[in-house]
Amino acid sequence: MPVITLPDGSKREFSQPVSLMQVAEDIGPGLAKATVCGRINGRLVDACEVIEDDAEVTLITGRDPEGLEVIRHSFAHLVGHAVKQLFPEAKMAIGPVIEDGFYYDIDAPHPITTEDLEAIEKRIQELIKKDYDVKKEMTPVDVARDTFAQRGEDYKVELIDDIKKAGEEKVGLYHHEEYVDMCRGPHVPNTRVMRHFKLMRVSGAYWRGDASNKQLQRIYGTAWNDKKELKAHLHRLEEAEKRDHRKLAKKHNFFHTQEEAPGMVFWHPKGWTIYKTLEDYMRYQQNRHGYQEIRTPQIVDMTLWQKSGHADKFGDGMFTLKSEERDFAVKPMNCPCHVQVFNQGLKSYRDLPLRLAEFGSCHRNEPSGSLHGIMRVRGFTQDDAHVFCAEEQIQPEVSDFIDFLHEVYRDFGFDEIIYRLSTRPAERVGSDESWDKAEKALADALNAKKLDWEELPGEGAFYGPKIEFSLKDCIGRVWQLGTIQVDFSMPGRLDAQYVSEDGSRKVPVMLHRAILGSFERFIGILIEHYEGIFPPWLAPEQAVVMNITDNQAEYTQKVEKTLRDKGFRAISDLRNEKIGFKIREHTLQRIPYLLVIGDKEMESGNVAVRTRDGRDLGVMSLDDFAEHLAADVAQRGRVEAKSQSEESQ
RNA sequence: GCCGCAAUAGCUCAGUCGGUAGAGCAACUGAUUCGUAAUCAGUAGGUCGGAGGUUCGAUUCCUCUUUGCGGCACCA
Repeated sequence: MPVITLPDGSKREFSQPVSLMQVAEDIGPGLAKATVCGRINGRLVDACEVIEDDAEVTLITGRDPEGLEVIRHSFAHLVGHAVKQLFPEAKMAIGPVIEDGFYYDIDAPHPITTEDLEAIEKRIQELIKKDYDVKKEMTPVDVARDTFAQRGEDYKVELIDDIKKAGEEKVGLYHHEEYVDMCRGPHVPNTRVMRHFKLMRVSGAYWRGDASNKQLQRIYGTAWNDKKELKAHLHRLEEAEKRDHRKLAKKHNFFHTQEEAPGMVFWHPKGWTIYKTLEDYMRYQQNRHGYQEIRTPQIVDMTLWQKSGHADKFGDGMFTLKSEERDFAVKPMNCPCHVQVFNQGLKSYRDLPLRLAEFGSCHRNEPSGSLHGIMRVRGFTQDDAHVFCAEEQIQPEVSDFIDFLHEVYRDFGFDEIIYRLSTRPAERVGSDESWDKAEKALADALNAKKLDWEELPGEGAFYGPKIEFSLKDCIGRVWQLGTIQVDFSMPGRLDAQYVSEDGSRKVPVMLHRAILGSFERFIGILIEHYEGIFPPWLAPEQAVVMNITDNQAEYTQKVEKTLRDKGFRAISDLRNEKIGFKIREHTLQRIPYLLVIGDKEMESGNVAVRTRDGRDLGVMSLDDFAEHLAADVAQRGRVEAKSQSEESQ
């Protein structure tokens, strides 16, 4: 006699065990029709799950986040159903839920084309309209194995063998008419709750994520509970693509790339202005935080890279050259060179921590397929620094670094930082003991700041663990910007030493760290973050002075010069065009301030100020404007500060 | 690197079922001297990414190649 307690506290008593779906029917046909799955005492289960005893029950529909996830998961099965009908020889691998959608990896008899994708989508439309029941059957693993073996589903068989090895006795088989898939579930009870989806694209993906395995065809799709949500999602994607740094770079003339130099950036004056501003800013900040700037060679003999271990691990990724019978490499990173600077002159424990910084230009021959705009390039410059310290200084250094990084990120208005701790990889140098210490030091520092972080096991560098500070781009791809890495190995390999308090020689610990990461990637992220609308301190042009007629040309140029003399980035536009035309152009070029000069302004020695977002700040003296702009620049990109000043206006 | 797709004027894109290409914006010239998001008229501009092949003829079809895009893998 189960008594069912619903979320609102009401109770329903049944004379015999009932399924979730029967409970839904008991409440009302509308709910039953919409039910996707449910919870029994907090456990997410299929709607066919039977309740034997008293329980707290929640019925879940597509309006609930868990319900939508189940719908997406079931859409993956529908891809399987449709694909097997259209291409019976296809073998299905895995079909999980991802953010906003799902995918299915398929070993297809031929590469899936765009036309195939359309056909598959059409077939899914037909299948879901049949409102067929999805039947779940808990099946003994051996029976399930036979089922898939008979159907030639090699990948499912492989998965079942793993499940069996893990000790499971039964697996859930979901029957979609003649199609069978295997899943932990839950899934929808009927395709009637599945309506609003779109297959997005097809791409390659390795079986089990391993490049030494066969590459399968991956179909990506998105699915939503109603038409509006689907439409809104597609619209969001379209809007997000407008922020793409490659598009905006063309539109605003920041930089370009070309065939002759793949993965290298040609910076144009406007993009380079942003770059220089960032560099000056970081130089100022590093100086405040106790770093000393150095500069090391671009091209270094291979023996150094052999000694550091980079040639072994990354030899393929290094640009090498030969000269007078010697082998050299263009430096792929700065650390070995920084150790050389450390090694000049005997260091004492009193010198530690020693922080050496370099805006280090590096080249790495990245795999062609990994290049991406200026986010992932072959030639880039890091705001790199290495902190040489004693073991007991690791903790405070890491802690200070995180504060420093936050200070910098605040100036750009970044608030959604993703924190990750990457721990020891299989291929590594150094003892387990030192890895234990290093990983703990980083985790402790993150915890001490109460940051919400995620561990990435096995993702550390070969010489040590690292914290990664990442941000998302316009369509949600995650890019690592800042990092701090503990390294117990390289100083020893490269003979770094210091004299300790007791007079003995000790090997320092080295912390590799960067805040921006690479200028290239950071600027890429900035372009997308600001949608090309840079705050005045970074804007390549901060003000444009425009005359209305030729009569004010001379005064306009004088205004421009005055602003430049004060250190602002100003241009003038004396073209014989209507003022509306000039305003439109410079607004679209996102220049923060547009100064209009007519006879009135010229006679009174003033400027009429308009902002790029269309606000009219009125007529003011040039000094007042300069003061206003200076205050704006001083604010940098800090979000809180900005909203305050806007309120006061 | 792997799978798929793409490459046409400075930019955004159309087009050719094989008969050597077109629009808008930009550029240039001229007129206009104008007060807060596009003044008008005219001119010029492309060996259709590169190499080879098929063909009477290739921007179009085929092969190779380069670069880019979406993923996967990689990321010191």
